[in-house]
Amino acid sequence: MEELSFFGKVYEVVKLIPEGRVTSYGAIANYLSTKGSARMVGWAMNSSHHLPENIPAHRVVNRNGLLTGKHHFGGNNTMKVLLENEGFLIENDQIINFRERFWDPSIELEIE
DNA sequence: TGATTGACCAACT
DNA sequence: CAGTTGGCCAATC
Repeated sequence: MEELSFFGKVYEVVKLIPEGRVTSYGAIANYLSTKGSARMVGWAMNSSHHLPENIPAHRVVNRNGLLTGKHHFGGNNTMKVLLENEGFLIENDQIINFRERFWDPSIELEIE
């Protein structure tokens, strides 16, 4: 049960992202101690579309705070709208206050 | 079944 | 300073 695959872990972390916060693929991968698997996180998001669970993939962006996967959200600015609806400042498909809203699982979910 | 790609990131040349 | 490569796991061709 706890032997979740990489995707399973990614889903858990993404679902734990609080509202009004965003994280990056590398941050999640880093939290999973797999820095090189940042690409896999993106793949997990791609598979999350057919999942029965609601994965807030719109809260996951690249290291530059750029909405790299907005084309996978129905092909429209759905991702941008969702983020703006949570209080994000987005310009040119990039989160302006990304640094303020950045949510790092390895820090927020810091192990005591 | 083997090779390639894929919503990334960081280091090296 | 900018382009290329390496790395990782899983899914698709």
